[in-house]
Amino acid sequence: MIQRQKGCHDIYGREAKVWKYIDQVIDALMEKYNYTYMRTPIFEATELFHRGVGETTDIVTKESYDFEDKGGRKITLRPEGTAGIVRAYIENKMYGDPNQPVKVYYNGTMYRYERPQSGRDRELTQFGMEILGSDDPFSDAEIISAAVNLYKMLGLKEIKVNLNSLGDNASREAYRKALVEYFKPHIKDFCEDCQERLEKNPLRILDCKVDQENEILKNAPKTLDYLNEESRDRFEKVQEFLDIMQIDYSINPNIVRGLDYYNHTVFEIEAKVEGFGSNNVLGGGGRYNGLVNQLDGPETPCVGFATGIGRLAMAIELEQVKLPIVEDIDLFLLYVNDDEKKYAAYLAQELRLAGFIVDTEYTGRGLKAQFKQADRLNAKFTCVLNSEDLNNNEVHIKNNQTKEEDIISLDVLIYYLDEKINAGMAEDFMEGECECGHHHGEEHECCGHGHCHHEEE
RNA sequence: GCGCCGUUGGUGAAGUGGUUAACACGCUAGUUUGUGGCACUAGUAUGCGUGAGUUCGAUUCUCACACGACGCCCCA
Repeated sequence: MIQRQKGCHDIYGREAKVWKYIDQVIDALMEKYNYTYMRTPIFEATELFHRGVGETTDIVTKESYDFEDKGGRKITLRPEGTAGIVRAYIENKMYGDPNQPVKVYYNGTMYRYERPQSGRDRELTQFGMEILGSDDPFSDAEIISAAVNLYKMLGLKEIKVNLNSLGDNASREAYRKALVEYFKPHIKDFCEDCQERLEKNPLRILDCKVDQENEILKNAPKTLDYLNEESRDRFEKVQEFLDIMQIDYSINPNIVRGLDYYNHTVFEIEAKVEGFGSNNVLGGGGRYNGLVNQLDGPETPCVGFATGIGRLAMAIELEQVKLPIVEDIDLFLLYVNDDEKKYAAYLAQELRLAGFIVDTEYTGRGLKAQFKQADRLNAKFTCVLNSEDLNNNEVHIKNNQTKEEDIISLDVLIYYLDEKINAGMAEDFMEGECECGHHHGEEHECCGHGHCHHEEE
């Protein structure tokens, strides 16, 4: 048997519904913030990630899916979304768009050659948003607020925003140097990993799990002390805007991001959910003012955010968030002989076009088994088709909860079901407005409830 | 890349170096001559991740590999 590739998943059933729901919330949220959807290729020139994400990052050096295509081109499956967006921004000269800044979002699969564990797969799906062409701290705060709002809209109760500033490139470098100097004399007292980190990524020593209690670590210089005045001022403004938007956050000087292109604002958002594995960071982002220029575009200040949909779905499940996912059907049609089957085909067609969720029998089961199937599907109504009713132009229709059965003429069947299902059983429709904002009785298809409650006069 | 644990049917699983691999759920059919969801009865694995080795004989022991779970590194 051919198995799926390591670290990949088949998503179906309820899980697929959760994913789809998340996508819908994302689209709705992005519409409100006026970001436009953008798709870029899943593979790009290898060089893009080397120059964009950074030669020294693990994502590029150890975890990238590289290959050569038949024309000998060096190709890499994208490990993250920002580099591709920036490439497209430059290539399509979006910096010349009269509508500035450019606000876009993406939602797609990324690939990293890693050892899978909880919350970490080789194929992962990320939603991300970017503002290209704004240097205003307000835009940093907008990105963070949008991220927080997304998590809240999805029903996550406890999330924590960790905020930090790396400063501009000069202060970032100065800090790094200071840190190496500081740790160097004491590095023997640290764990093996930290000894390696010293040259490679000294900032990582700060959030080492092993050496957390080390006094030397506790007294290490802080990023914020190395910010120049401009950087500090910018960082304060970001916080000011977050306060105005009433977004909770905590300053965490140990937040460092894994990608080289970040400067100034960086943040991570973690979920505090019982049962979450060690990878509880849902998303993160920050400012990357140098990247566009580094990839041969004009100097362009940018800020962005990305979140893993898989982790998000996991958090939602662990929180046992009740999502508005449709898990039942309106009507199940039962039949036994061929004439009745044709009748079922006819009725299913009519009722589906009228907007009802209809299912029926396809495997030749007996009536008893068909009833079981109707129960499994949570059918609100069942309807056993029989030849006599057919001749009389009517159907026996049974409410599957109350067990009441009515004999209804075909002429009024649609109105009957509309009444029972949309008015009698669903409270959402009692207020005179459908969930999409249309008044009942108005013809519309935007929310999938094209059969909204008709006005009763 | 490193560490630890695991891999038995559609599902959850028990179990043994040697005839028919428990049990439960599910599914299908019957009791009920076209109205179910309960109950009872019957049926439902050419097979115990893959390959090799030890053995008269392995699902059970050994090794390798693959995959899964969790952790480190790193990241979403």
